[in-house]
Amino acid sequence: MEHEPGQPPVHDLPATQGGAAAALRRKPQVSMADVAKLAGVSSQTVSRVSNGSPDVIESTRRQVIAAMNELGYRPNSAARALKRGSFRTIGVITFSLSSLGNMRTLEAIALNAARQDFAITLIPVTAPTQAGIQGAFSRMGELAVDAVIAIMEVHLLDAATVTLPPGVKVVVVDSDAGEQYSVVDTDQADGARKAVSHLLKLGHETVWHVAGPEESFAAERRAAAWRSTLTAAGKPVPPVLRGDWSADSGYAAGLRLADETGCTAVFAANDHMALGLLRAFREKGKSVPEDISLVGFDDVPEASSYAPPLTTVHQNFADVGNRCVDNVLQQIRTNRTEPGVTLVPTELVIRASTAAPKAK
Amino acid sequence: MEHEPGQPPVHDLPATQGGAAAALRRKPQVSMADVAKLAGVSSQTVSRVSNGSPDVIESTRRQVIAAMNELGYRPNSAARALKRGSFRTIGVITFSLSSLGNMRTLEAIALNAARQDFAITLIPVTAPTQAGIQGAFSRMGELAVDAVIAIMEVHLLDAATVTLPPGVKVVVVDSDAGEQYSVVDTDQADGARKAVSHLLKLGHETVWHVAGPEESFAAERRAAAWRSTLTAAGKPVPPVLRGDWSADSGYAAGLRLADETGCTAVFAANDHMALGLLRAFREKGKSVPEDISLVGFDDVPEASSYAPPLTTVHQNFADVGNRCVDNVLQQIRTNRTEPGVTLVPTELVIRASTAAPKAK
DNA sequence: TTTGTTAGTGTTTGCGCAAACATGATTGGT
DNA sequence: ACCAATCATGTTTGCGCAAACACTAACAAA
Repeated sequence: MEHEPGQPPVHDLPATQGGAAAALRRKPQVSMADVAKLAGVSSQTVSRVSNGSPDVIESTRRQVIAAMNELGYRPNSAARALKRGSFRTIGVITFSLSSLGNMRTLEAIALNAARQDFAITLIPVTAPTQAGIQGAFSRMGELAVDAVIAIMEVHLLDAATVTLPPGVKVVVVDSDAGEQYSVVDTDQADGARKAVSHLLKLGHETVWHVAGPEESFAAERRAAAWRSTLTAAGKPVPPVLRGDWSADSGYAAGLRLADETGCTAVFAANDHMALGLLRAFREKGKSVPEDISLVGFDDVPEASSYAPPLTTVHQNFADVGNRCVDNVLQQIRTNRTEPGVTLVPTELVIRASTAAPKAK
Repeated sequence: MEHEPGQPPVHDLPATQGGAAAALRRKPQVSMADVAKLAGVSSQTVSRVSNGSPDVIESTRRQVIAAMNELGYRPNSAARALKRGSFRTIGVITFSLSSLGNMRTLEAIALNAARQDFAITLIPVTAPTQAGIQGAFSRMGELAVDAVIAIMEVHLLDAATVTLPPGVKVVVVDSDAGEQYSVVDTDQADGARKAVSHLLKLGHETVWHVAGPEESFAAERRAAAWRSTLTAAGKPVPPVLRGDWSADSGYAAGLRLADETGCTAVFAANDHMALGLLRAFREKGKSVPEDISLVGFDDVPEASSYAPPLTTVHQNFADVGNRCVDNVLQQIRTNRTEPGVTLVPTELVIRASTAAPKAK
């Protein structure tokens, strides 16, 4: 990473008896000086070994490593950070963890970061306001993170677009942060287009839409793409029904939709709402896909067990997370921000909830 | 927290123009000395103000705060940590984030920690082995976290029970770490008992069980409680079917169960498998709850939209997370580990997937 | 030989903060 | 008016590490 291709850094000293424990016990911090004394070298040499500097002669290196192991030495990252101004830490700011997408993304971020030996510091923002974000970034500053990944799926209550502190290495997920930032997101528009086109191709007159909540960027984009696909195909655009991502809200929408004569195809903005729709249709005696075709979005693992198995748009959250980390690491390496949008493609998964409409 | 009840610490300096940005920009670190110079006091006084020490006279305090704001000063946590040996950070070790429960728990942990002004450092462990855990703890040591919350829902591959570095402030979630550790978990046994009792009370001869994977502690405990409840009631104990938490595995189990004559009640170890069972029963022409009653576990938000709405055992993940943080903070405050088990109660949510068996 | 040159190592210094101690200014009791 | 106690503030120090620089030995080139 930041050192020449010499010896690899000694991050993985073989753990001695209770080495990890010693590392966490606060009192007897083993410092470089202790190691240096035992190894009979200067502390600077210990530093060099611990950072994988190439110009330490092999015999010395071995001595130092032996001493490290004997003492259970672990570099203290506080001191390291104080000196270098960097913690090898990526801050993640998020509004909510409870959505499938966010948690999958976070998991990928954590895994990928760990692979590159970066830690993740998590800061939840409770209020979706500029002040809330400012506060989170401020906290990140104190924690001396090297960069920030902001997962911001909802509109701010008090600002039209997201304004982030300038000059910060940051990647924004799933937002309309704007061109000056680095943005990674699922290609929502393309996914929605695929869903709607699929239904249209089956022969449906038009496609109804149960959208996610207004404050969600993803919901907004899916709805926009649904509308434009319909328009481009010269089809009428039915009114939008709005849910809040929950199955219950999908159920409510489904109850209304079932009474809508001429509604033969529905695109739900996510799978959970689609599940609610399925339930409503069932209760109303509408069968899927005979009477109504339904497409979801997300491809949650259970979608194939719905009744019927749900045709849906697969999102690759892991890919989103990985690209975030790659991007941020790139910025850290080159030490400059890199505006630009990365769109992660989606995939239509056709199962049993869609079919051609019944002949009239 | 660690200071006397004097003035509150000035953690929330009102953000000046781009204050957050300055905090993240690495170059012009504003230090206490700068503030001190501007305010015309010593840096120690700045330190006192920033830590809410009670013995700073009001006028001086105001001056210092004004200077802080003017310069956009943010305390540097690296230096702070180096001095104090503490980062106000809680490490969270987890095997997998992708389960609903872990994620919910993590969210609660993050929120609660943030409330107490602690940050969360996340370290995913890829291999469920002693070495993997050792490595994670080691890393935590380097990062100078104040305590660790370990979410370990699966058995280690290479050790019978979890052995953690001694003397570390740690809370274990969902594991059999043993009496010497602080453990917080959902009361799995009680939840399973509630599910089985409910079915028995409805008049079923016995209850079949679709268990989670063998390596899961939760699965093991639910299965054990299922068995003991059956035995205590003098009912026969059918063979256990085993899934892997996924709806697909539930589907596979359901296909087999549907052919099992005399099977009128099933307890699935989680809701997703129950969903798969539902699908299998439907395909096999068995109706729920008329032919077979089904109870799940977890109470995922969509459970009420399943076909039929699922009777299930509600887990309070938020509570688990909160208790973890409270416990760990307590340990930090008193500076000693506190072994003991905290069980978070569950609740049976009766919906439409259970009924009395048909009269023969 | 002298003079680089390089490779390996040691020494000094300071990052930003706060504990420990020192100091000076005020107050109150007698 | 004196001393002691109290309060508000300043000074010194060192946490553990690594950058910058200094030094030495060994050896090559002139």
